[in-house]
Amino acid sequence: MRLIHKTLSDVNRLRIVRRLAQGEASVTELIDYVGLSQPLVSWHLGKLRIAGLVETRRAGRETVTRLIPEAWDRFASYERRVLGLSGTDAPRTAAS
Amino acid sequence: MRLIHKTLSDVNRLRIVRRLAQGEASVTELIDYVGLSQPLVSWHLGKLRIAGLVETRRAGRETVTRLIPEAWDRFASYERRVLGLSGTDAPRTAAS
DNA sequence: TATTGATATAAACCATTGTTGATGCGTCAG
DNA sequence: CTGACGCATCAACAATGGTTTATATCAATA
Repeated sequence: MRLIHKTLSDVNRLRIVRRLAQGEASVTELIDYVGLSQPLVSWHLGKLRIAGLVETRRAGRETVTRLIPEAWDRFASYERRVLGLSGTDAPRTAAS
Repeated sequence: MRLIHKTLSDVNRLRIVRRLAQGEASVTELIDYVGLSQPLVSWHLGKLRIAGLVETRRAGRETVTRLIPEAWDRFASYERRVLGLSGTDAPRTAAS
């Protein structure tokens, strides 16, 4: 899980994710959206891929990327479980 | 929010948080738990404090740290909202 | 097949950040 | 007041990670 936090700790990667959150996109589209160089976007996508947060599909000459719902779900429930992130309940502040 | 991810992107800090998730603790207790040097634990706690994830109370000679529930709640709902993290629902994979 | 468009990979560089060791400061016991 | 305990801060160093530039790959098209 630390890998996920680590991956999401970069501004540009977060912007890419926010874009992907509203639908899959090609690398070129992401470049236009975030205004970064092509190699840089490609590099960030690599990081997101390694973290298992996105997956890639080949469509003609372009590579389309999209978020992997299950991964985000697992991440969310991990945080609720281990870190005690609420959602609705909140144990945490234990007695001495 | 990126600051929070950034703060949680370190292994040792995550271990500290997991310990705090089951109840507040003094710096010494945390040192024993994570097995790091005193200055290092102190430094990591500083980071967590700056991120607004924990707060500190003085008890005699020692400093007791605990998680701030509200901060974690805000963090959780941000992720659900902006990143589309489920919890139950899952939009994301939008139509073209 | 040669060419162009779309993306990935590699090397070199620079900026951040984690780690350590030394030191300073507040608090309690003698 | 003095010494010991608990913790924070600072300077120096090491490691990690993001950025750029150049180059390679792969698919479509002429």
